[in-house]
Amino acid sequence: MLDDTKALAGNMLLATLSRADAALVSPWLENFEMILQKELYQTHQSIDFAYFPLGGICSVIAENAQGTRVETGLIGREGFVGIPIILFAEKASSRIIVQAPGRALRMSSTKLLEAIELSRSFHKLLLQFAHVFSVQVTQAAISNAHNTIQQRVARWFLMCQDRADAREFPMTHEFLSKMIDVRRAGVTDALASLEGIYAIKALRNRVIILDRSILEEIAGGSYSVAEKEYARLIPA
Amino acid sequence: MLDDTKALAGNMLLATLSRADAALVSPWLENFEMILQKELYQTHQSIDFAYFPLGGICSVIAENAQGTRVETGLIGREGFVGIPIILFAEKASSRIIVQAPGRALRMSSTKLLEAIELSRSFHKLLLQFAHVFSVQVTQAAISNAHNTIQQRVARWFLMCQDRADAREFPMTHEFLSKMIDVRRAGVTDALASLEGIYAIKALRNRVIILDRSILEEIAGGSYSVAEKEYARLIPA
DNA sequence: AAGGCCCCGTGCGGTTCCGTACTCTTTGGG
DNA sequence: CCCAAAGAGTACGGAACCGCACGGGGCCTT
Repeated sequence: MLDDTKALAGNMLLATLSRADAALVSPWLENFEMILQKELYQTHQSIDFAYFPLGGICSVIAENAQGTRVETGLIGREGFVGIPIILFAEKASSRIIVQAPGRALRMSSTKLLEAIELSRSFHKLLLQFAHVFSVQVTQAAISNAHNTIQQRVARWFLMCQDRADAREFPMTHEFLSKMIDVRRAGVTDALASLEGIYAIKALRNRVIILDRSILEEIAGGSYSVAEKEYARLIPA
Repeated sequence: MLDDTKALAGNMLLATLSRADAALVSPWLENFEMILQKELYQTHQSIDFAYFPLGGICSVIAENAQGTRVETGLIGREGFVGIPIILFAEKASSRIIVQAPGRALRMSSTKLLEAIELSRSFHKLLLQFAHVFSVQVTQAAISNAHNTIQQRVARWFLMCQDRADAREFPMTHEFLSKMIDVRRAGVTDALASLEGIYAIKALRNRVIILDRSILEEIAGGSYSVAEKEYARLIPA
């Protein structure tokens, strides 16, 4: 339970709420520590909570019937984790893990359903984010079909940095290779090549972004589409 | 305007409506002929109508900032075209073209927005379909990242046949190559190989599905996930 | 009947990425 | 301080696709 409405401002969706909506959801939100590697949702499992990150990054990882996994999106404090709830899907269709730790506000699924029942404006806001996220997944689909590993890595770094609010963040080659579903050695090569043109600095367990503009150039057209859609729909 | 509510039964979403919801939307629906190649939505353009197909197939084609295009999903009479409307996104994020002609019922965006305002159960149904479609896009993203052309073609045939209600449907190699964003010759090879194991018969301008079970085996795990999600959420 | 256009089969060199696997470095725990 | 484990660089043969290109065959129009 949160009596201090100012805490809402840490999440960019909650920050846009009207006074009435803020008063509605505030009592139902509680603090939650998103610990690294924590699995927020499991595929096909029922969903207990929605999470509104105040920091950190969540990886949305899809799985097919054979267990092949690919990351389809990232969610940070610009959004929320729990889209299937507001689409009345009841169960998670993707795995969601904490990729970078941080704090979040969370609300039980039942309270969230109650909230969107009581406030159409709140429901609308969350649905608009669901739309933006679907654009993100769509762009991932294009990128996976058409881009090289180097391009996909560049896109991933850009999206990651947008949510990390830092030039540097932790990451292993092994982890990234699982996210984009390629060989670990493929990631090593791509990183070495990006480092060669001074776009990044690759260190053990972490990466430093040196030049975003180079990354944007390399990423091709699959970065920025979802970002523009967010800017169009969600007030700053 | 449709006075005959029986026409609703041709679309599997409308068919599930309660008496009250059917009475609500019926007056706002009108007949529409989906002509081959017709562009229902254009990327970034505002949306005038939602379409509830009674037959035929619509291709959802995403585009990135550089104009690279990939098909991310198919919609037939099991669903509807107009997800961005009910997510309050106002504009189309993908191009949608009629891949196989058929009839549809359509409703203006403003009327649809009014309808979901008046009936929560109607909104819920459409949102559930939006969820299923997002699963479809997600599975496309996995398939694009991980599967061979042959596997992706097999998946496409299965999804196409589900909506075509026929063993045979028209298609050129060129068209399919643009849908999955590969070389035209790559499609030719994949088809020849699928024909060699008697899964399909490839003819000029059309294909005949001979053995679905072979296709399902080849498609890997990316077919059936969205289909199961549909069956779980939308009553038959 | 002829000409032209679309559809499709085929070929070739080149690139990307895969599977596998070995080595070396760095790090944290006993 | 040493050792096991994890992270990261490197290598190699093979598979999948690419871009490009040529040619043959079916189909429609004039």
